[in-house]
Amino acid sequence: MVDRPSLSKGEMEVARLLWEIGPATVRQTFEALPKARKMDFSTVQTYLRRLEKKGYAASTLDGRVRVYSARAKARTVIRETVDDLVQRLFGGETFPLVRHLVEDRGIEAEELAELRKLIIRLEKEQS
Amino acid sequence: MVDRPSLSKGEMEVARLLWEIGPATVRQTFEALPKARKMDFSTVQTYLRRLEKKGYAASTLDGRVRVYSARAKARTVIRETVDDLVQRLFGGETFPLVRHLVEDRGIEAEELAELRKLIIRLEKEQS
DNA sequence: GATTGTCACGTACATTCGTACTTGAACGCT
DNA sequence: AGCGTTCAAGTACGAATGTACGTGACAATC
Repeated sequence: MVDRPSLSKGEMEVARLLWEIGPATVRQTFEALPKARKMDFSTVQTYLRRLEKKGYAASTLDGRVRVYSARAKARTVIRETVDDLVQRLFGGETFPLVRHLVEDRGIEAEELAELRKLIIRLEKEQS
Repeated sequence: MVDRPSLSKGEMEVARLLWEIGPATVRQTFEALPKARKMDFSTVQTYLRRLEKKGYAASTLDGRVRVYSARAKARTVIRETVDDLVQRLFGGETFPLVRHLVEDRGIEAEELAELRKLIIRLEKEQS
């Protein structure tokens, strides 16, 4: 629909936080960063600003603090991003990526079981 | 191991071609591009050059033609790239991405079946 | 009311990216 | 021998990216 410039890696990280913690100030977003991820407050601020400029977020001033909220749904962005990756790295084929994920990288037994159920359900639905 | 700068989107596309068609000249790589993908010959050349500079490819002159070959295994690069994506877009959790792939985007019945078998096999292996 | 901390906002700046043109050598055809 | 074709190699260049600093307004504390 809305054709937005795609997200850069850094912007993605911040967008994810926004989805996770809902509308948030720069500081809140900053504090939601994984502890291991050292990123300056003002860098987060810049990413949020850029997210807004690109149409992925909106913001309003609440008193003197700016509050950002996501404008694009996580789902949509994930879809677009993954589409792009699949295109470039797998020539458009989804399956090899799925295979890589379940095969080449440890997936927990529980998750495997869940995945199996999911697949079986989908197979039934397709019939 | 070898710590390389990560691949940009364009570089990825070209790297994929190299893996697919094996050692190849610029022209061969250029010709391996999906028809829909309009990219100048010299752009491909630039990407190959950059791939080499980043350590993902090597090249030798064969007569007066340069032949590029992949230096990094597809597997490895895929792993690194996907790791990064999972980190940034899913906070490090793999499963949501798998779910997105099988659920939110049409997967063929055949592939579903194959995937089911794969999972069942993995579950057995995990004993 | 002077000091200290917190923000928004603008600006900065080197690097990487996407994309391609230019130049000059070598090759093949006429 | 002259001409078009094909490369390698260098260069170009604006846009995006990652990362952050400076300034000035407002707020809280002493």
